[in-house]
Amino acid sequence: MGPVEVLTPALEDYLETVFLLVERHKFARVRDIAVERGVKPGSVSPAMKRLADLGLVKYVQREYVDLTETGRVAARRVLARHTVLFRFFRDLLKLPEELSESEACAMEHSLSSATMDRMVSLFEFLDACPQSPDSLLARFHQCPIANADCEDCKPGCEHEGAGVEATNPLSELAAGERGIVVRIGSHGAIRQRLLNMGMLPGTELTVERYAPGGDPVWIRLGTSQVALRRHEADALHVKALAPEIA
Amino acid sequence: MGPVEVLTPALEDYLETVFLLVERHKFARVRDIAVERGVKPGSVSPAMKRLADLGLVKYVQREYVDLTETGRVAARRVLARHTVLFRFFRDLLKLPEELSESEACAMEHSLSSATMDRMVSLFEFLDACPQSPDSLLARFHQCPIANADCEDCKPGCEHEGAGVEATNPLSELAAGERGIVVRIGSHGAIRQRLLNMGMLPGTELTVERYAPGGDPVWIRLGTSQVALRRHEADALHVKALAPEIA
DNA sequence: TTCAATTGTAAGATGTGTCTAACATGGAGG
DNA sequence: CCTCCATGTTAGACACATCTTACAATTGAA
Ligand SMILES: [Mn+2]
Ligand SMILES: [Mn+2]
Ligand SMILES: [Mn+2]
Ligand SMILES: [Mn+2]
Repeated sequence: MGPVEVLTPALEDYLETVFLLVERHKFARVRDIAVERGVKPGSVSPAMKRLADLGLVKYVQREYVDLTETGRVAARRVLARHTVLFRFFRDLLKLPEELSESEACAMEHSLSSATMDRMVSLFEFLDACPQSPDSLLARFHQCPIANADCEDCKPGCEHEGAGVEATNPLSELAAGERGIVVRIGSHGAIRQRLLNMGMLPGTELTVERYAPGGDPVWIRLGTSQVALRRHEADALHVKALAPEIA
Repeated sequence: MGPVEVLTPALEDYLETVFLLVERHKFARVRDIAVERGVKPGSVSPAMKRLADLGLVKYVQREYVDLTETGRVAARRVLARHTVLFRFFRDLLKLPEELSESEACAMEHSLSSATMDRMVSLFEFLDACPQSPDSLLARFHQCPIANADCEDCKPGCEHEGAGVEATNPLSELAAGERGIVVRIGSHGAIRQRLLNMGMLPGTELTVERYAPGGDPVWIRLGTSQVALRRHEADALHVKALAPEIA
């Protein structure tokens, strides 16, 4: 097909950069755009030419770049998406500023209107809901289950003994038994590894067999099999399920 | 630089597809991969060749494609990211299944380990926290503030009169006054438009001036200016701020 | 066994986004 | 007036991801 599409991610980023530069100074120069985007000036010229062809910027070669009205609208949309994601990462998930920035800027290009809408609704709800008065997020941010540092005693969260009722470490399941992942009681590398293998809360698994001594234990996830070390299997909190009715 | 990089998004998607096909049948064929990815077979061959060069798949031309052990690990990682995002969109934000799928598959490629980790923590917290026993999400999903349908009466949420104390529609601000966006009391197209202009909760703005009759009202956001129609300005709930100390 | 349909590969083209290196332009200083 | 330097532009190269179209291999019916 022809170029029926919207802007490419790269062009959206250029547009965003131009918008911010025009806000800061009164115009944007090729040099500054290049610096801002971490790219060589030779890459910027043709990009500006394409944006100009699309009617989004006014590009006077060798002089300056400015946004058209259409361009300003498009840029604001990109920036709004960027901002929603950034706040979600930084303020809700409490990720570092830098990471939040870069990840927002990578994802903004595929964020649909509907999704942005719902994310904003979530913010509005968390702000407004009187039944979790300013505390829900605080509780999340202090919850020992959800935070690596301070393994035990954060005030304001009493999970221990509450949701943990039916939960065992995976290694308490016998060979052949099934379970559903409830949470990963571990942080850092072990957690990473478990998550990357697909051990997400809600995932169903079957214990295939234990090696003698119980150290490697083989787990079936769907049709494929993975091997867990003992300390990984201990970190994995599961709820036992009735045996499979195959 | 050389190819120090990780997999490109397209290759990750191919890998994911191969993984799923191998799970379903016992192997993957070029044809099926092409169908699954919505791409022509002629595009698949070279991609498989590249994955084979990277040691991620075993590719016997004209016969079948299978994953190597390294490939399986990489594929599971992609899939785990996909799944976390998918559940966030579908189960937490309550977006339609289809949208959740496609958006997850677009974003998975730039989801960092740290971010996935924190998203899973959020799930774990919401599941486990005894102080919001299974009800926080339910409250979000029923909250009239956060939902278009049923504008008024959802039981279990009493926002009216609670967080709304210091909030006015934007159109009650006089020219020159400043405010901070608290929420957008509107749904559908109007909301979309306001969000796309950058009117997110927390955004600071200044009322520049009203047209005679008050219909278009000009708002300053940072250094740039936008015009709002009356019904848009009415939908925008703001908290008045002290006048700017410029 | 023979041959048509199915499946896959090769080669060439297009578009995007980047780089580098060579070249152009326009002051500011001499 | 001339020359240098900062800034920009061009052109050529490369990598990726896709498409088409032409050709090859396999398979399963007739
Ligand atoms: Mn971006
Ligand atoms: Mn951005
Ligand atoms: Mn994907
Ligand atoms: Mn995916």
